[in-house]
Amino acid sequence: RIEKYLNNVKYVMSNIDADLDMCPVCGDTVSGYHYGLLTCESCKGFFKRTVQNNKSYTCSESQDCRIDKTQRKRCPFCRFQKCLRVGMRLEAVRADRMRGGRNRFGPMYKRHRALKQQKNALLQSHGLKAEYTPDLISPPTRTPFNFTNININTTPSDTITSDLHTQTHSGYSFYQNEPRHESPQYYHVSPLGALYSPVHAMAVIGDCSGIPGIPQAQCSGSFSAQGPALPHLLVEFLRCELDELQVRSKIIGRLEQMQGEGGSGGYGATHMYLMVDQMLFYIVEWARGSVFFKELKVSDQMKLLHHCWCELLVLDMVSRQLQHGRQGSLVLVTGQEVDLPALVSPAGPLLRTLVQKGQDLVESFRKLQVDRNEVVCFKFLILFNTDVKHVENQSFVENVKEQVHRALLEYTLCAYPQFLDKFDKLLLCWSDLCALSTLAEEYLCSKDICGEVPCNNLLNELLHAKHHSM
DNA sequence: GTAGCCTTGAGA
DNA sequence: TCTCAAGGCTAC
Repeated sequence: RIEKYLNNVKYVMSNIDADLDMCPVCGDTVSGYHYGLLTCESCKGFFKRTVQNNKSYTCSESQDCRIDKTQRKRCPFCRFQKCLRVGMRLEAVRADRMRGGRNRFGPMYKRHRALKQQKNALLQSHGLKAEYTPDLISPPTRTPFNFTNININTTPSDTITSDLHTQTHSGYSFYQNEPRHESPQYYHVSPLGALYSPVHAMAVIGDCSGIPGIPQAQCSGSFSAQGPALPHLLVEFLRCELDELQVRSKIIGRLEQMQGEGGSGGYGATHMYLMVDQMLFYIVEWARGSVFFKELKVSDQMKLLHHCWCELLVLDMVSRQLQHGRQGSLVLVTGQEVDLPALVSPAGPLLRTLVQKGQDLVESFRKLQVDRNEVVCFKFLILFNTDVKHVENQSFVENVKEQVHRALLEYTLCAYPQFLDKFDKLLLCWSDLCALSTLAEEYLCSKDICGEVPCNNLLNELLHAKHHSM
């Protein structure tokens, strides 16, 4: 009886939880999970009718009509586009119209519920209110959405998918790699099906991907323009950031000065090492002025910096490529762009690997839509590394690391509710970053041993400090 | 055509 | 047995 009572409570709570949500399409009350995400009853019905009957709509305006509860009937074209954009799944509409039962979204819904509860508990524990501003997610872009301008990397299973208006009853099983006869239910699939396939769409709530540089935070979820701001700690971290343009102009000035002094001519390897040295100078300056870090004893500060300078350097490079970089080129702190093939072709195997792995990491970051706030958290996670030995105030470092973890988790859950596992994936990226940093340090050490790294500078000192401590 | 309520049925 | 996300029905 107790178990039944608890189950009832759980059921009622989950309904209350759903009731508190608003449909990401029109803002009406959510009635449950429908076709991949929490929506209202009317959008569920609308989506079903559209897909089942191969409806084709046109928009009399400019294909960016506002869709809310009162106006959702006005433009079915824009309503359907919004359904797709927020993540409703064409594949979840059954081509065989079989009733009842379950589909493979079940575990996803379950996982989403659990994470939602976790998120709410986390927000409550931080005194934040989980609020939802549904129509802020629409439209994420003014670009008209159509079937032809989507560039998808097709997978083998996509090759038999088809256009919604021609072959929606292709009979292709949603259960990938299963022949039709093995599955009791068949699903509508179109090229969009691939776009919203489990591979691409962790989306169970609104999607603001596609707006470069603008996180979901500014579109929907718990952090709205008016709602609770970023986690307090993150705001503190952002305050510690150095002004990028100022740093750039100072570094350019310093390099020009050194060039004038005859220290380095042109833009060869020496120039690069001097630039790295300058980057390190500002990394140290950032750390020394940063919250928490400045509270540590200088000896502890040095130990932490000696351990992580290269990771911070790599993160700085990667985040710059993320922000300004283009395919096939490397953007330097000075704003100059270096052609990667030209850089790599005369290079040795170590530098080639380094460049390749760097590009891979940038790509991973890009795919994950890593934003500036997450990079800032990363910097503190790197700085407060609990693996560093002989730190006097170890408990302080551990405590800060834990706080940064929490802030990052809180931020990703609230700013990117459609990427519920973003935090985990960020941590995986972090380990890739550490591996890349090890490689970079190895490269710099080899160059230092060859005498290519200019002496008496910070880069030199940090390279030596690491060696001496080992 | 819309949307609220009903029925169904696989899976927990 | 219960749950809940599918499809169905029907008043509007």
